[in-house]
Amino acid sequence: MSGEKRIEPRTLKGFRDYLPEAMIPRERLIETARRVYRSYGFSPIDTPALEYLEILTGKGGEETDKQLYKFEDHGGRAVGLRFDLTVPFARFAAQHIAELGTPFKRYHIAAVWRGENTQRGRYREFMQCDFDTIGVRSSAADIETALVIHDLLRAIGFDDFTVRVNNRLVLAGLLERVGLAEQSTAVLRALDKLAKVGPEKVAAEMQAAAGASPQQAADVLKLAQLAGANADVLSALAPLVAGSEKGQEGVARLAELLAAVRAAGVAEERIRLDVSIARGLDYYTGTIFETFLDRLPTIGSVCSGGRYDNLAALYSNQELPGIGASLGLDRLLAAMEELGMLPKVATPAEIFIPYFVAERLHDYLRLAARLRAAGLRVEVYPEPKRLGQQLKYADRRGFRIALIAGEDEFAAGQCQIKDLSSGESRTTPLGGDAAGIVAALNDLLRPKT
RNA sequence: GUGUUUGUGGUGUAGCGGUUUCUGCACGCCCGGCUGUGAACCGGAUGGUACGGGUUCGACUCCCGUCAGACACCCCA
Repeated sequence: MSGEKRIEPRTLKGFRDYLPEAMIPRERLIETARRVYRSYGFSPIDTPALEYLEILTGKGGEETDKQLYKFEDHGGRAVGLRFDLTVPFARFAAQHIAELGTPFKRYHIAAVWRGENTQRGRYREFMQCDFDTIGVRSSAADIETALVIHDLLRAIGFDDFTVRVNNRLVLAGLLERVGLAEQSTAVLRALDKLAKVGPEKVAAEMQAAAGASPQQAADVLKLAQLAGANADVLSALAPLVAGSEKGQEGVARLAELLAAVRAAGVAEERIRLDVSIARGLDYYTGTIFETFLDRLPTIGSVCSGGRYDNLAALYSNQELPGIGASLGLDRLLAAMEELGMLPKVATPAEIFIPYFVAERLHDYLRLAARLRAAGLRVEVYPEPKRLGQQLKYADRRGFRIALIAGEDEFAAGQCQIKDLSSGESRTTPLGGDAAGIVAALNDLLRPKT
């Protein structure tokens, strides 16, 4: 080698490489999300990573603008990288809603970028998995959103999670009654921290940041701290918002949603009315959702969303009310890792065929092709080598099964099926349409899946 | 963005102001022992002081900066 200085290989702060071990569960999660979204009729869309800066700025306050990756492109245009999928969707809807028609249901799974400070589970490039229904005010869309969240978590493999649901109208009604409607943003921001910092600090922040009186803060907290079974909270809520049209509508919508979700077969404990959740976002106006893992509540909400009155107000005169939610892919992966839900495999295939006898390449390729045609994922080792080395390779990558065939097997018209985790091995006929092999393989693979 | 803290082969660690390629351990990777059965064992090979500056006769070790990570705050569309 020359004495030239080598460039140090490194990644930017907040950006990561994904090795197969991390990428395989990641892709699996994305596939699951896609499958569930599609099962409800949400259609896939995509938008450019880069947008005109004016599309992106001023949508979430100064803080967001500071986090925006922005620069001038080669044509001198001011551009920025999208920091979420909602703003591009608003632009997209304003531009295309005429040809799409309403209601319109889309999902969008893509990377977004934020130049914020990094933390565990928070990076500058990360993936969002959004789904939204726009052009609809009916509670049916809110209900469907709750069902999608529920099915999604189930499909990913969680049995113990809680979808917390609330309605901004309830909070708005209360704030009207206690005279804090004007300062709702600051009040809700404070309230959103209830679970994290406790009622005293929330009351203090309401007084400091929103100018609330101690009595006003206490009133808000009284409502937010209602707890218990959904039906109990609902009935306790009614008198607290009495006289506020908004508040009453909110309570009615919550009642409707909870009843419908139960009717659709969701277990009582999976969905809970929680008056304390507010979400920090200004633009939510109705139903709001947060989803927590019962075994790992500290990780925060893994799927959040809510109803908004007008998605594309900034870009269009047409009113587009809607509701949607977003799965926090990276946060969820971090949680699953911590809960030991991610298998440590470095291969997406389950079946390994050692390239064992050099002259038999054609036979190995034919065998692999037949198994693939039957829907199995199979790798043939790319060079003829000692069998022991090949099995070692297969073991380290996490293959479940090796299909071993050497001269003896070929002569007898058989092959060995070896379970790599137990070491057990059985013999199967090699000929025919591979149905016997496939059956034997599926038999081995199924109980563990 | 602020504060605290950390940075030694691919990974995880231990040591030291006095070696010209730092020394050590564990794991990994590669080769062989063993072209036909891996996750055991044996031998060998590979590979490092994050980057830049300063103090010093001498720096991996001390100091400063940069970059990166962790934690807390802030913020969270």
